[in-house]
Amino acid sequence: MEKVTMADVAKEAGVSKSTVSQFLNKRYEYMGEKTRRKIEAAIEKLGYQPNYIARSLKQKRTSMVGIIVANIVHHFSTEVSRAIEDFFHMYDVHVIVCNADDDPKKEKRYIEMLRAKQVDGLIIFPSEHNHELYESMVKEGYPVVFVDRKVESLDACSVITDNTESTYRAIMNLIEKGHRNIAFAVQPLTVSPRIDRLKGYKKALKDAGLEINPDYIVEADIPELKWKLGQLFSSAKKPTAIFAANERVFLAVMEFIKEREIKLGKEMELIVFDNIPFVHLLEAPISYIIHPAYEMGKKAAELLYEQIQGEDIAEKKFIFPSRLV
Amino acid sequence: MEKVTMADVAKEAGVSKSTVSQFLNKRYEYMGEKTRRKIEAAIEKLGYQPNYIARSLKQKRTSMVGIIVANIVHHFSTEVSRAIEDFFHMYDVHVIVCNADDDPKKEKRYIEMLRAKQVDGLIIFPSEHNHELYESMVKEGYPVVFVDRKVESLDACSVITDNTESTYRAIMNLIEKGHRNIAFAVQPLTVSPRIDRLKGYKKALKDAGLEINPDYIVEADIPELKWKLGQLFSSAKKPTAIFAANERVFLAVMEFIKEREIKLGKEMELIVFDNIPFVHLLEAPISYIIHPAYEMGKKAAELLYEQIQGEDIAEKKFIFPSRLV
DNA sequence: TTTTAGCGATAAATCGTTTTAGTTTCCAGT
DNA sequence: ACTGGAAACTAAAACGATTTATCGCTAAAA
Repeated sequence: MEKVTMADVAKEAGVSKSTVSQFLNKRYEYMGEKTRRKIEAAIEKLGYQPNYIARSLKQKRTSMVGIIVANIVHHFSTEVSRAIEDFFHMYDVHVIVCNADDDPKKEKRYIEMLRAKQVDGLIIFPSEHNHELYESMVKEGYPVVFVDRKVESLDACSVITDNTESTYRAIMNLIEKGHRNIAFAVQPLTVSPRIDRLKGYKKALKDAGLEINPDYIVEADIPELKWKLGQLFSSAKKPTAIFAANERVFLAVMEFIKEREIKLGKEMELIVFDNIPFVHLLEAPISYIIHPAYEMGKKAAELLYEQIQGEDIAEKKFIFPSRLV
Repeated sequence: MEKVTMADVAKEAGVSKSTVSQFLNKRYEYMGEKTRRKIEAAIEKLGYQPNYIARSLKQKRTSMVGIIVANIVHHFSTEVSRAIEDFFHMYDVHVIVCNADDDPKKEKRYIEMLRAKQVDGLIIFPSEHNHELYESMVKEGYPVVFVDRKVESLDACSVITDNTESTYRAIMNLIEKGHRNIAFAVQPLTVSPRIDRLKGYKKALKDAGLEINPDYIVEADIPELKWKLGQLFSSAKKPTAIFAANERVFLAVMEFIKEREIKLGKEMELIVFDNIPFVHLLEAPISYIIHPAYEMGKKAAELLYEQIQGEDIAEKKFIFPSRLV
């Protein structure tokens, strides 16, 4: 089964493999009308299906690209991936999505495996611990695009959001509404978006002439987050607003709020920095900072595609503005 | 760049390609201690990375499988896909996810492309129009597993939910609560889950001795759904409960409810048949029938893996029970 | 001393394409 | 009739691994 090869087709049609190959690559100028017909008939008769693996080996292109996502549980990642898939679908390029799970080792392994599989390029949501690896790829001229997180001092394509500025605007907005005690909930400050969002928070407070209370900056892994929030809310100066630095933090905060039976909108204002699906169905008055995930994915895909095509890229760094809703 | 091949390693180490190959495949018994060292050193020195494409060509295995999803916008699909990816990750098998977008032509093209790429197997959320294709694959002995939708009269592996029974229970539950006018909102009845869910609905009404009012069965594509619901709600006997047959219908219904400012829980009860992310954050009293998506994906992956390994499968059809929450 | 056995290593065929460098055919133009 | 050259087609060498059959060698068995 499934063993009919180009040689079989050639024999059946009474021509050489080369001609069949030409046919498959639609270079019809190189053959006469009747041979073309014969080949068509032979393919039909034998039910021949070309083997792309063999072709890839020769052509050194696989028509596959890889995405290495820092953590697939973020809705943002899936939106970006979807955009990338949609884009590459136009070119019959398949996409392999890998979830690094915020683990640099896993990330490295994936990068190596995908490259061993000869994917034509990589889109990476980078962790912060494989700089040398990124660098070697870039230096080598291997097509890569980085998304969501900054990779310092690397002359590579990247697509990110204006984390600091968006957060700044959001916090300013809260301050204008009269909030003075604003908590900032975030996972450990290991990657650039979190750091940049905190920068925006601090800058806003400073510009508004408010002092920065370190107690209000709740930095913890998800499992400990609720507990830390509990501590903060048991203290004297309860916050009147919380900024959740991403989707996962948001979920933890929401659980916390439900447990404590805090009334959103009345007692507490909440802002999240991330795209949350179905958020418009929630009745609670929550504000969101949403990234233009689809556009970012599309841009990343374009940048990768151009690299694969060997074009050189004029503008490598793209910063997309987020929007407060 | 990146052109260092096995031959280079062999030359560097002063051995033959064969030995290097043995080394790479960890068949150390076939070589002496010192040669092993030399090869290790040579690989290290040259920064050799094996080319899996070449290996795949010879071995006729690619360590890749494909998933063809009917429609990626369903959260259920992504959950199942995730489970499949998690499973295959254990075996270093990569997964390519393709979105057929409910279009049989697209589905067919994907199946052919993935097979041309020599993926080792396929997990398919089948549309209802490629029976011959499915059949030929199954007959050929090519590893396939069907998910979510039934493929009649095909002796192939499949993993589905008990659509009829779960719907029956949910509707019965509504009836027990006193509802008599229950609407059933659904997309066109083209695929088995929708048909089976409707069956459950009808059976429940019949068993409860209620008559089936065809006006309450709102069958329409998503764009027309709101409009049709509007018609129904303008009529004399407004329903007091709605059963949304899947996630997309649910979204349309929710929009409708919001626009009409209908109060969920008081004026109207709502049940959805699908996994909705973040549903626990909604305050509205909605019931859900959730599929054990992760388990289903895992089972599908297992079934596929066993087929790929050439084992024969004792039990091919799996029906997972859904749960009303 | 000869045979046997097994270890360590290798040459060469193979997988199914693409592509280069020809070769043959055929016909128009001189 | 001969030539030049396009048109039509082909043989064979890649591509980078795996795998089979085999070989030389040494040490143990006969």
